[in-house]
Amino acid sequence: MEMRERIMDAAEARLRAVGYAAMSFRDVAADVGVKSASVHYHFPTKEDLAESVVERYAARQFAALNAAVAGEPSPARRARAMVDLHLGAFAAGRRICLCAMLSAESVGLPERVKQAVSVFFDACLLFLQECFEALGPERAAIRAAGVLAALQGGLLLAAAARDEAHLERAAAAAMALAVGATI
Amino acid sequence: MEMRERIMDAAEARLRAVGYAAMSFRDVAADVGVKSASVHYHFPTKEDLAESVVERYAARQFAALNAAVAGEPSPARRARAMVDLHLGAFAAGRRICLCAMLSAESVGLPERVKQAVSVFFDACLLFLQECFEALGPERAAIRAAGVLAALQGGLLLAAAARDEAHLERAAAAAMALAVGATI
DNA sequence: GTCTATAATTTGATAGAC
DNA sequence: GTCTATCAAATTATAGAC
Repeated sequence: MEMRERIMDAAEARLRAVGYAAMSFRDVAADVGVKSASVHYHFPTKEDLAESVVERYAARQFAALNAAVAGEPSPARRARAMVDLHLGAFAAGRRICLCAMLSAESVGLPERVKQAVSVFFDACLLFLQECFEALGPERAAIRAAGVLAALQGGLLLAAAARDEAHLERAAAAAMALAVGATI
Repeated sequence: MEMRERIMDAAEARLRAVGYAAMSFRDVAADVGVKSASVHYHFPTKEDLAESVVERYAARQFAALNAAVAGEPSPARRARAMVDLHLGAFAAGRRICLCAMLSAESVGLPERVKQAVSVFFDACLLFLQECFEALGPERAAIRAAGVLAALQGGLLLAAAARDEAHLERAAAAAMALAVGATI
């Protein structure tokens, strides 16, 4: 199963850089050093490939997140782990979140890919809502959406301007929201 | 100059729905009721078309924004106009911001399009920074980035889940950031 | 200005040899 | 499992008639 992983690595990088529509089997194959027919052997269709990449991405992000907050009861520090996850995602390659890219394209996306993206965001929101549950469901939902939106939007702004400062500022604002502070 | 505008309308809708890579001259032409060669007559290349659409979009958004805040001295109400602009952008068509879509794709975008997108975001940030200038440049920059990121990210979340509630929550968080309130 | 026709390239996907 | 070869479709863009 090593080739499958290498193909998914290349596909994930392409997806985060240029999106679903502009990612081609030939480019992914070339990145890995094989021919496009070999990629089709492992992933029959483009939808299969993208779906697998999103599911692995979500599993990996939440494995890192859960490892970072294992045994951590402080809501503020748990929320900070989510912020750090997004800061790290940009630092490694200056790319936006895979699911932010696919979410932007979602109208033209195959159904299973769309759903995998939706599952990831729902899990992010659920994680954050649990951080804020002491506030009651309504306020927790607002804080969770505000924090996640600020992080995803911060990645977008940083990518557009090719300036990490935008992300750092958005992340600072997200943390202020998370702990109920003012800027 | 009416056909030019109709082509740009169709191109803008396609860009916001499926992005630059997946927008084709044939689809845009079909939307307008002409052939793709006619689109090429008005806009020689895809880059020309997208650049014109982004510039018109930016001009239109800021015309609406400036009209909404004309003679309005209150920073909070000026910031709210920016929030309302984004709420309205989603309400009309359930689509994300044109520049958020293109920003996600920015790695694979022609240079002039990339720059037009960057100009739009810079103008948005400048508008917000001026709202918050009483706080000093550093805090104003954080608030501005936080508000814009929350709005753009909120659009993204709402589009992914096809649920406007995510945007409304993110917008509420953005307003809290803007006025220095807590949620 | 808009059309038909077409060039040149790229794409997702398949068949079949090895 | 990977390859070569290929298909059918779609793409951006241009030439030239009307």
